[in-house]
Amino acid sequence: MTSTTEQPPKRRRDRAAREREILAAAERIFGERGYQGTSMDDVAAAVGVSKPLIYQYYGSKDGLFLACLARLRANLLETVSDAVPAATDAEDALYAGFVAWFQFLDDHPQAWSVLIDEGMLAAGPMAAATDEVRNAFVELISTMVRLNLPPNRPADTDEIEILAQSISGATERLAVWRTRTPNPPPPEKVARTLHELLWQGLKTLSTT
Amino acid sequence: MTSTTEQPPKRRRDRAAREREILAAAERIFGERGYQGTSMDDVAAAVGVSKPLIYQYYGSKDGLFLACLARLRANLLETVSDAVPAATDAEDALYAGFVAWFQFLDDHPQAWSVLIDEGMLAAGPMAAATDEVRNAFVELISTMVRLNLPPNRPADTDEIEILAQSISGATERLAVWRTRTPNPPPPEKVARTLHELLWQGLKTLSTT
DNA sequence: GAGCGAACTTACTCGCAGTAAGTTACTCGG
DNA sequence: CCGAGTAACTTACTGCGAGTAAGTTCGCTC
Repeated sequence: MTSTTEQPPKRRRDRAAREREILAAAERIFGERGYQGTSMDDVAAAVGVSKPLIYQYYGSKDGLFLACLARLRANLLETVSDAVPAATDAEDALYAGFVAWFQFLDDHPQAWSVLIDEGMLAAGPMAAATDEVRNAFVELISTMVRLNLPPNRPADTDEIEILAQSISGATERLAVWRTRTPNPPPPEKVARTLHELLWQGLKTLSTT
Repeated sequence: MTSTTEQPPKRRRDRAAREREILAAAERIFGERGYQGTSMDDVAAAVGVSKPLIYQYYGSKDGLFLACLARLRANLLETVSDAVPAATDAEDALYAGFVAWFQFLDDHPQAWSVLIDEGMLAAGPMAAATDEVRNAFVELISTMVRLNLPPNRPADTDEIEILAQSISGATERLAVWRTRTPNPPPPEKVARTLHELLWQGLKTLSTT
């Protein structure tokens, strides 16, 4: 039964081919189970190879993960960067960039969690708990936004959620940035700039 | 030399007191070294107690971490929520909320990393790599913003950075939210709403 | 001062990242 | 066709850290 179309029974491959094979499996498994949830033995088993081989090629678990990251990052950046100059003016460019970003992540759902999803790093109850912190703020903001809608305007649930998530996300990111920046601007300056960025838009959105 | 003010040489304490002692040490160590970087033996040693005792009281490493989280979360939420109704109108409330948020995190630097900092979960080169992905976008956005400043306006470096970080943060968060929401609105809707939220403010900021 | 429950410890298991040292298959010059 | 050299690959470990089983000691009460 050694037909000609039989898949070769796991022979040796040259290094480049094996590396690609390993990278593909790693991207898939990291995407499915997250960084913590993935063991090197899992990846090795999926490829049908022993663990030290992966260490020889990628050095460490981090190394393997970083290799996945690099590929996806390049793809994503390229997609978004390409969308921007196609637009005619700055306003369009902003919109086009957003669409490209969300579209890419829609089209590559597993790429996504490898790239950015923080939940990937802490699975289960921990992710749930940090989510709760976030949700508390999102609700707080949603309430504020809702309170300031003119009574005649029907509330678009999705829209309000989008606004609240945006604001919460921006705020959180600024906080991270401030801790990592040597001489960060004082809280008042950051708050003022953020407020100026958002307030006009909120006003417009709540009256149109 | 058994003076009356001598601290008792690590005798037994009742459960509640020990729990508080452990929680305090855990908050400090998690804050310093992050979740991954902290071992239960570290915490046990810091308190001067053996590891199983911590397991008896907190169940697991996650349990201990969640206990820290709960305390900090309550503090933070309270601080921000209190700042909001003190304001006279919606615009002020938004600003006051932002200030309270950034101020709290300034005042509790170690609380911060326990609460939200994603870097806490992946230390070292991994954090650096995901940061690079973010920075690439921040730069892209900064460039776009800068290009659209009127030539006479001097660029405020901090301000532009704040804007770029905000936009990048909002975008990232919306992406996470979309993956976790059953029927998320299509990319175009999200992009449109986000664009409407930000565009007015960007226009205003670049001309004033 | 005997007994009893709460506080606490010693001494493990198990899973997984990482490694040392060796073995097998391909290949190329003769 | 053959032997040497090297790239591909494996077996069999170490070490560390989370989590646990099974006790042991302290302090209080009757």
